[in-house]
Amino acid sequence: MASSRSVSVKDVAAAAGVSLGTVSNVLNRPDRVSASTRQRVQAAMAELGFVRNESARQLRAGTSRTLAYVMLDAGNPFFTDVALGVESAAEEQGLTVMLCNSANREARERAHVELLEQQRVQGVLVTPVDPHATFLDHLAARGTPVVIVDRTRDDEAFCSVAVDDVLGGRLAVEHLLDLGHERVAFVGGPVSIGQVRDRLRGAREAWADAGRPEEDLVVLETDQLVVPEGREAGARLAGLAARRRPTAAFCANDLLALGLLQHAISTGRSVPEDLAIVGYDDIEFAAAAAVPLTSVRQPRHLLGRTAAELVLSEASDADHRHQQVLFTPELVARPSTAGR
Amino acid sequence: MASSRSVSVKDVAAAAGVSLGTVSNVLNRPDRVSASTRQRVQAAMAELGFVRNESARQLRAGTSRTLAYVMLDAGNPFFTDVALGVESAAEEQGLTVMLCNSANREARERAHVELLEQQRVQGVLVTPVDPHATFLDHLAARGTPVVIVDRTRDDEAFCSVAVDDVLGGRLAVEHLLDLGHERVAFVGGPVSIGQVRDRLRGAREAWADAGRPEEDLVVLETDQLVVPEGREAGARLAGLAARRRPTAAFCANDLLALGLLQHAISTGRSVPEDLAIVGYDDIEFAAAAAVPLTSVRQPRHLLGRTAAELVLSEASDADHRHQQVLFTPELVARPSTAGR
DNA sequence: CTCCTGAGTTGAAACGTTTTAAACGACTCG
DNA sequence: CGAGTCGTTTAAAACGTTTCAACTCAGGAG
Repeated sequence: MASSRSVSVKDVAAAAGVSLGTVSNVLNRPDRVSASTRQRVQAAMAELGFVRNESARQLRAGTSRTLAYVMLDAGNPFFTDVALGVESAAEEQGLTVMLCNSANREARERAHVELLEQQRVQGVLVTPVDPHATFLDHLAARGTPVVIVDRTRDDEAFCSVAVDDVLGGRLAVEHLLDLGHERVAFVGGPVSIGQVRDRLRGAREAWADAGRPEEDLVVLETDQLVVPEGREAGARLAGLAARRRPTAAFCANDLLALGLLQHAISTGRSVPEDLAIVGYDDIEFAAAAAVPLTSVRQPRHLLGRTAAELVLSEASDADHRHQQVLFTPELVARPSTAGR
Repeated sequence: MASSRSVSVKDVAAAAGVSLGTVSNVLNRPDRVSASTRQRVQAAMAELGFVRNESARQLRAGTSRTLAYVMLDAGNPFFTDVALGVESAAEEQGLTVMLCNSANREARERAHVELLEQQRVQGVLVTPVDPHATFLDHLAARGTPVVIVDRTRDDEAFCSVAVDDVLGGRLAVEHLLDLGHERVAFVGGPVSIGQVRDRLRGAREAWADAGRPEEDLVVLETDQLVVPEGREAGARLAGLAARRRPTAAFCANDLLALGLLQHAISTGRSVPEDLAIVGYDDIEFAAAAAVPLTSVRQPRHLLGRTAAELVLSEASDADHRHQQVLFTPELVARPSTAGR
């Protein structure tokens, strides 16, 4: 059943009794070839089971029809949603998206980026482990358009799309202030992650603007942004003396919030009466939690779409200026912080 | 900063004062070239910023260094975990994995498969919308190794890896029987999905084997395997007369189970006392639910690994026999069904 | 009848690699 | 000193496309 080595344009030409150039025309500019020969050629292609060799096409044409997104963590729903956005924009342009997963490991990220460059993809979207990694600069310097997704760099060496995390933090805390909370916990870390830093900053700004004493915004630092760390933070919170214990928590992402929620419920505390919780990202599972979670929504899909559009514009526009796009997050209130 | 069009092997050769063949040798058989020239060539490559053109390499060599996994739904943690397994096996072989997302749409799946074939990938792993789609047969017939992941076909036209869903359904229901439940609901659908059918079949077999009357296994069919449908099933369940109402539910996947759990808690029912719940897949969020969910675990990672290994063996072994690998699921008991 | 036009088609030259057989020294062995 | 030998390097031929200039051939226009 396995066919003898693959059928080339030459074989098709022979079978259809035309020249090789004509077959190529049928493939690429069907209007330039008369209806009768076109049909003959197409029949031959179908009969022989011709499949165009993309390597050869790309080698000659110099242009690839794919773009790539190197994800930080394919297991995190946030990034897969971003990928969906990238795909929808790419689909409109007839491009295919190649998804790669660095799984938080810089070596893998680099390996992927290297292969992508060898493949001469139209552009690389990446949520990097470290936005300052020099191989990204090299890649861009050699001419591959690069867009940084959901991260930013202080210099403006790349296009980037991100969400205003300072504002996001502010929204979360303002919401809690509106509800009358006087002591609030911030749960998140490590602060080496830019996102975490910004969300905390926003929280502090809102807190200060409301004239609250700094020590009433309690920071509980975590090692990662994962569910078990949220549970653990819950335990620490419960260990505080009642009069020092916050009545609400703002978590740096939904996974932490889910862990915290789980701890609260399993220890008989009720949410939001005993502890109000705000998450971040608004992943699908936030709304589906036992107590649906109030969360700061990021326009994930749009993030991906925009990144794809930027990278394509960089690929086509000769005189392209790098832009830093910053989206606005939005608070979605749900029962986990219902008014009391 | 953007470099003039990319540096070729020829440029490197000129810069290093050697022939083009020697540069290629440095790249592919470094031992065949003397240390001194090798260093000279490598220096030239570094200085010029040479990046091998993968299209040209592949065109000439005929062999690609990537394999692809076409996922059914990149937003479902189950599939991203499978992808992780694929990647780990591929990484060991020095191959790169290209992830594609069909998002449950057959047209997208077909488009991806077509491009992958044009790219002459080493093999295609796919969790198809419809395992019987003819374009998969054509792909295989033309010589690309194909492995079906998490689905099966009655004929043995492909290698496949899947999990024994009949057994999984059996395990879930046996667990509930052990706990003394006398009336159980099966929540899932549509039954057009093979998985759902098999899980239900296993459930029925276990039920019959225990000598229980058929009507005490209540089937609640859903339209999709998503969270909101689980909530809705919860409402239907609650609507039943108390003496006909099941004391436990087995859900065809964890998303349904999470929805059901959420409904139960929000209506003041306690889990597992009023309603015990078993899910399926054991996604990370199952353990992180408000009441950690008992679930049937599938070896997702291993599923991916094995699929990758099969496709590679098919690509290398001349006389390859298709195999259908079937893994064994495992019940993970958690509080949502704690003994009473 | 010639010349032009334009649609359709062709042939050859690229694209950047890898591979193979042949060439080249420099050395050793009779 | 000529003949083999071995380790390196080279030149040229692929790989399967796309592109582009050139060609053919009807059909009009002059």
